[in-house]
Amino acid sequence: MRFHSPAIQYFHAVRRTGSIRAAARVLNVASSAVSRQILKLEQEVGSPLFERNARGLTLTTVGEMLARHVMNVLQDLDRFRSDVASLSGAWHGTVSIACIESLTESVLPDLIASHRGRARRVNFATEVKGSSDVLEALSRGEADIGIAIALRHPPDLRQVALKRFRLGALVAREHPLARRKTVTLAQCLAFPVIQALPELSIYHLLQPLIAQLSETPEPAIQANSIDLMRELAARGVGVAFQTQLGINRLSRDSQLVFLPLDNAGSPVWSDLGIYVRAERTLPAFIESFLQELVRELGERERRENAAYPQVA
Amino acid sequence: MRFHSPAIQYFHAVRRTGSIRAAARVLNVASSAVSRQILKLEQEVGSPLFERNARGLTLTTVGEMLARHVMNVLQDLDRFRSDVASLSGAWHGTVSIACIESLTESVLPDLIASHRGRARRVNFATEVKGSSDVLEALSRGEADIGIAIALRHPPDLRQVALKRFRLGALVAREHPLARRKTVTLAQCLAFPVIQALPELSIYHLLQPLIAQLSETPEPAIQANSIDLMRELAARGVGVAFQTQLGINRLSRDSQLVFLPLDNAGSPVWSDLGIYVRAERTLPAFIESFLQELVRELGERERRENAAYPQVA
DNA sequence: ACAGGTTGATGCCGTTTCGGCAACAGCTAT
DNA sequence: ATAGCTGTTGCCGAAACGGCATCAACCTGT
Repeated sequence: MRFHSPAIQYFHAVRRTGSIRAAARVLNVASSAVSRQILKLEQEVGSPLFERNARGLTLTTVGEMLARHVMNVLQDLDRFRSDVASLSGAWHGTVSIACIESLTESVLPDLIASHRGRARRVNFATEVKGSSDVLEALSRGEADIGIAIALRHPPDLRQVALKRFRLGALVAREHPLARRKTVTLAQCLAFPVIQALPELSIYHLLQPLIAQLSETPEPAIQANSIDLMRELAARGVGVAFQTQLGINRLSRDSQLVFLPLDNAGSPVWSDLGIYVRAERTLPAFIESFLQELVRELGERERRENAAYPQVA
Repeated sequence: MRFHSPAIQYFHAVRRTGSIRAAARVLNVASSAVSRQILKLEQEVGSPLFERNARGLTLTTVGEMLARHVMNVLQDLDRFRSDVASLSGAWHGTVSIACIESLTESVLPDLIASHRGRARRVNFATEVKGSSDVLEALSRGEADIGIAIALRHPPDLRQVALKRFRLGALVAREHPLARRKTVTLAQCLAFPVIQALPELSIYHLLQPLIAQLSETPEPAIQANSIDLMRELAARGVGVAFQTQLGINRLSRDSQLVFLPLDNAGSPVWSDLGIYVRAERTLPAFIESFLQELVRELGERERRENAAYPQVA
């Protein structure tokens, strides 16, 4: 089913690979064919689309505009194909998800397992990244759905939902803080803490608050893995910080205790955003999963914030 | 600048004209070429796109899906072209507007004149239709912006804004009702009324209210032109009904008086919606005008509803 | 019922476009 | 300097496209 001019597809491949010869290898055609199609495109647009560096090609401003158009075309073609297929009763395809680590413990595996129980021919491709990388992958068309900390997002992305979860401290059951209902940052800093590295969004959430305090935290352990931080906390090494997302199940049968964090009497929130490309209509089977994801995250938000009601 | 496969463009022309030969005439090619491209498309999709009637072609379900995709592609291509052009400082193009008659007296001419004062190379194509025809023209890609009575709109359209204007009675200055501040429907029906025909949205707004009344209105005059109704009312022929939109200026130096309508103590609203195709990103120069349109309508809504404050 | 006008589809053929091969110039890193 | 990469360009065969004439099927008006 090849509707569109080869120029479109070749351009797309060149943009992704950053090289004409590499694109030709991917496309199983001669590099000369790719080169000519690009030249033809540039002639028709009336402006160069790539800057020819010695080591490959980089998009020009006009090239980026065309890249946006081509991505819109190809993604909408995918949707059309999926629509036609589902007309024949074939509900299948691959949902590509880019998300931050917080989701991997419980939310995402639960949802995917449940969804595949009902729609066995829908496949999933997941990739865990930092928040900004999630948004970039989405912009580049390398993922269908992105879940990231809700900071400013580029205008080519659409925030489908915004859910806020309470940030808290994670300590071992035997930890002196474990008997409290809530903790303040200052109380935590009296003990060894497991600091998140700047790659993790937790760093950017806590850093401003720490800066407000007079005392500097005792440098204990730094890590860039939420999983590792959790396991360290369970072993009593120190106090870790993260959202409650996905701790529910773990804290029951493990050594971990989650303590909601209070700062100046009010909770510390971590805002989670669900994103898709703005200029795109999702295939039905992706849209369906997206709705479930939004619903489930909303459910968790409600449940977890009810478990730890806000202090007045 | 012809990026896309001829099949795409031919299909689009055939869909619009409803005939292969007519499409060929428009495209300045032989009908055989068009026929073959359509057949090729159908072979690649694996399903017929048109039903061959003796008098032309009609889209099948799959054909409509492809039509949606093709429209997305071509409209996005337009946007890309416009983006590239405005990069060279050339801010031009044509804004195609489909709207109902209420806007023609003041809102639309004012806005277009003002906009062209600032951007002289932006052209306009306006078409006045009934509400449902406005939405249809938009769905078919024959207009960029649609303004219609806000009823249920098809899912392929997006309601950019919703503004409500008060419905009222229009009478000549010498009319017995002219001295009142507001009127009820029952009071109006005591006089000869100028009834809107079902093609006008006013009919559908008033009919349910009239049905609630015990008395049936005295059949006086029926019309399907807002302009005509207004002129008739000015000549004292009867009571006309319409929104205040565009009466402001007229009522000053003419024989017309606008009386807000009250029904069971509450105003009667006419909801005006501004629509665009949902699966589309507008060219910058259209988006710019759209924002002005929304702002201006919001301004009028505020001003007019302030002039006739709601009765308690 | 019949003729005249439609409609879309097809076979034939010249033109255009596309793609593969090989060679080229330019650059980088070893 | 050599080796390896880049994108570009002639040359040529293959595939796709478009135009012309023709065909069968259908509607319409007489």
